[in-house]
Amino acid sequence: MAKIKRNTIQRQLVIAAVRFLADHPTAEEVYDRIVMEYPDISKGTVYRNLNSLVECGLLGRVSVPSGADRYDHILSRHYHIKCSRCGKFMNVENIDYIQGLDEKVAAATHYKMNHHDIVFSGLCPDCAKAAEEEEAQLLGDDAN
Amino acid sequence: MAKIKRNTIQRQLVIAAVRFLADHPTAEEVYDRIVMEYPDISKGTVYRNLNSLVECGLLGRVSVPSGADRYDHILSRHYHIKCSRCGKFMNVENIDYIQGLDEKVAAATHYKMNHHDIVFSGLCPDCAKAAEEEEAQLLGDDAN
DNA sequence: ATCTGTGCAAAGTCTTTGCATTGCG
DNA sequence: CGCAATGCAAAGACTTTGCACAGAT
Repeated sequence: MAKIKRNTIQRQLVIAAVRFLADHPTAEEVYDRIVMEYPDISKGTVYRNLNSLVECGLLGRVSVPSGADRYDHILSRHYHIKCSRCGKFMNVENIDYIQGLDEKVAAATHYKMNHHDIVFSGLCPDCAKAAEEEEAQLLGDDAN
Repeated sequence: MAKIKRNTIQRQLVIAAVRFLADHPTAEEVYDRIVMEYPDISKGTVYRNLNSLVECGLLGRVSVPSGADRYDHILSRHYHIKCSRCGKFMNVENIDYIQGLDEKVAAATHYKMNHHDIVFSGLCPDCAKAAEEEEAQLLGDDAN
């Protein structure tokens, strides 16, 4: 049923790189990392392997609003948060996957549910501080 | 503070098109619709207006995994579901915005929360049926 | 020996941008 | 009038793909 996957060096390097980088690398970041030790790899191969590994469940893919997809070596379901100012992207710890949601939505939509993704959006502590300072600045001006 | 926005014909057409199309049109779909009655509009202008309208809160933007952004004339927060087979994208009715979540995440992450988006993924009724039939087919074969 | 995977580069999709010009306020 | 917005086309960011060849099974 599932196609046979050959265990190439490139495939192993891609898995290793995503695990090493840990923090949701993009395809570009994975490529950059692998090139260090295996300069001949091509970007196309990285993309092909990432897709293949996601398809067979060895990696997770996270779609990031206004940005490149990111790849995750953590396979357990979890949520993510993106800073709307600097773009920093990280896991949300402490919030477990909401189990009942999929069932509720299945009942409401008659879809055969697979899963759901939540991306939280807000200002990271640094950016929140910076934004406050900016605002203080503006209030000081008489400009509109 | 907020920049002055001129009330151009193009801007009005973009708002009107998103409202008319209603079902989360992409920028391309908005453009195609407007071209019918105003052939001189350029795609760049459509993108610029969509961005500007989202920024000033007159439209909502929905980031779709593996697909173009979609624009929403409904401003109240709601969730979306995408069929993982045919790509159909729609609102999830009957599930209200989960109010407490943002506060919980704020406490866990120390971010200044803005909002969250949930995209559900599953098979729409048609695709679920089609997928079942395919599977039956495969079981009938002796192929691996 | 077979046939998937690779490297390379070209192309595809979606979106933004530089610049001369238009037209709203 | 002045400056934001437009039209156009070029370019940018991200990803896929066609083709000939290499290498895993």
